[in-house]
Amino acid sequence: MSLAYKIKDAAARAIKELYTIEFRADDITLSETKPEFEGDYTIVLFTLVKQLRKSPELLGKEIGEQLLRTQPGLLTAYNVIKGFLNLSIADTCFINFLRENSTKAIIGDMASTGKKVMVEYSSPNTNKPIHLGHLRNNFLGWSVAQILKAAGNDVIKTCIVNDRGIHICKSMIAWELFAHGATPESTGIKGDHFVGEYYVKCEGQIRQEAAELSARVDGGDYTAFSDEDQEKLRELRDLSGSVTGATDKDKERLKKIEEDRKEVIRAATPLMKRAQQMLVDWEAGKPEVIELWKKMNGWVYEGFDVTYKRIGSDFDKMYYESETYLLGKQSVEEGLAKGILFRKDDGSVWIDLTAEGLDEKLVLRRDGTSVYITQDLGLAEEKYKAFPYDKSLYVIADEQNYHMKVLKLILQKLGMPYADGIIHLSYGMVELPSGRMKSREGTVVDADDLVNEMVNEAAKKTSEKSKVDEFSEGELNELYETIALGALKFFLLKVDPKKRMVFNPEESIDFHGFTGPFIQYTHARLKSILRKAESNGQWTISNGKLEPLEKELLLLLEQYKDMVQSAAADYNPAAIANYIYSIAKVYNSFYTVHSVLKAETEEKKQLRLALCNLTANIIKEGMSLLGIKVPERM
RNA sequence: GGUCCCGUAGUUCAAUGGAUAGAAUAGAAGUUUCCUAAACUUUAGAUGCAAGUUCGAUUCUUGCCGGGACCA
Repeated sequence: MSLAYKIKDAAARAIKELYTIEFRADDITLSETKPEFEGDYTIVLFTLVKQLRKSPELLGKEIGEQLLRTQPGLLTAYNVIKGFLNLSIADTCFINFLRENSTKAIIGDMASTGKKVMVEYSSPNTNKPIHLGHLRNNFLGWSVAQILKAAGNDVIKTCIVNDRGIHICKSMIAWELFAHGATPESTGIKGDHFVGEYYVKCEGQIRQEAAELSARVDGGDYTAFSDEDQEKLRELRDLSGSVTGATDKDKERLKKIEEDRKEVIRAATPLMKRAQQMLVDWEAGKPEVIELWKKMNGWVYEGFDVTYKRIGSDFDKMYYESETYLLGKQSVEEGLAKGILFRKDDGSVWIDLTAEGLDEKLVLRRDGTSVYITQDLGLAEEKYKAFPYDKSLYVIADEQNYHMKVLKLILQKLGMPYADGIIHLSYGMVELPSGRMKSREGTVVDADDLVNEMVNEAAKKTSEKSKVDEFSEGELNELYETIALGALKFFLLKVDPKKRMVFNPEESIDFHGFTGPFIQYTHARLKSILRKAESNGQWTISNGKLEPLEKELLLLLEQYKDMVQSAAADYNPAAIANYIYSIAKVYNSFYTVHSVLKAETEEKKQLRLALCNLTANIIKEGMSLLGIKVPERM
């Protein structure tokens, strides 16, 4: 039981005894005492004032006295200021905590919750390499899974690969047209980048063809279009002529018309038509198309493997859209039978979510083909069959909030037993100072490039500092990777997942202050002391008065398990990141004020060595929950 | 048109309805015969606006302003 909980529990019992009312530990508002006041933990009394009709000062005094009487081993003093009851914890409590944990390799040995949790994350497309946005997703997903594991859950990590569809066909078409048999091997380009380049080439070609078509349309030549499209284009032309463009609303309407027009023209370009035909051929299982598809996806996977390995992403089970895209139609049939879904006159199937404050949502097209939500219904079923979970997390950007809400609602309406366990771990997009990353404008920050850049930076910084002269080249390279990825992961994880964040390529690569390398450096310092102490890892810890900074550090360290629990409950790695940072910060202050190896007495040296060991262990373990390694020296 | 999210130091981020709103960075001034200065210390600087609920609001409610996402 944590100290914080012990205090809450004792306070609740004290209140029960004093005032003979029902009171639970969770009803106590407890916080750390602000540094300007005497004490360690503070009970906020205002909440009790109304209920008990006593002044906060009197309540504080009565509860404080009662607590001192009943908890002599836990508390040594109290004071009441305004409505706050400040409590001082006995040094021996911290020393006992240190004694019990200083030599453990693993601090977080939480009891099993017996709960099964599935975490789906990463979910790449096979037509482009991984970028900065994916990195936030990967780091978050991996870390949340790790935190949930640490909190005692049975966790399985999954990934759904978007390996089919029109975008893949674009890469394939472009490769056929422009590659002349080139391969990643023959060009020396990483597979995912290689395939991505052909996707870009295809888009470029389509744009060019669209521009030519557009010019012909402007000149009144509609011959490239089907009758239906011709009619639509003329309609759009008439529509735009009727809008003046004077007001903001009008401008928006014009923009929309222009987009619709572009879309019609794009779809009519020869290359787009070829891609569409290829998709049809793929679905029909045409052998040469399937073979090309397999070959190119294979290149992409080779590239992904390298990146995933480097950034530390891994999965227990992979799902491929090519295998799941036909699923879900059965769920639609069931929904129709149950009267939850309805069929419109044109044959398309919908669900009415207006009662839930949403719209009507299409779940099956009139030609009977799936939309995204259809396959997601099917995949949810598949996942539950494979791993009957209590909770299923989807780590997906917040632009999909609506989609995920609808998915959960439909499954709930269908009465699926797993529906309530579906949780959308929605995270904000990573933006650049100039705004959202756009592949069309070439502002996407590539993951491989970014990691390489950071490794170079880490190498530069390390050679300046140079505490690792005896390292071999291999050890050095490993250290650079550790520091670079530590900086990157910490940067992306320290922010509340729900919030959007800004990544400034120039400024965000920082190794000072609230960063991963700061914490790694602190760990290396700790380890340096422990090496020099040449101890056997066993220390004799005697009772005595703690220095304020020792106490402050122990107070934080003691909260470790509570922090993991609450980070798990909130699915929030940022809580761990902030917590570990505060430990490193306090430790560094302690480090400059007090010497460990040259402590005033042998007793203090022993205690401080144990404290160093515990601090190092918790930093290491906490950082491992974020997927960040900490070096022994740097 | 509808739904949802976000506005905190110059900048990037914190703050279960609780005390004088914390950090980092950029700025200013310092610390190294002593365990790793990627560190430490000092200093200056912020809750978009207006109401409401409350003993107490960055947090909850409403309106406005500004930014973003999604649905049709």
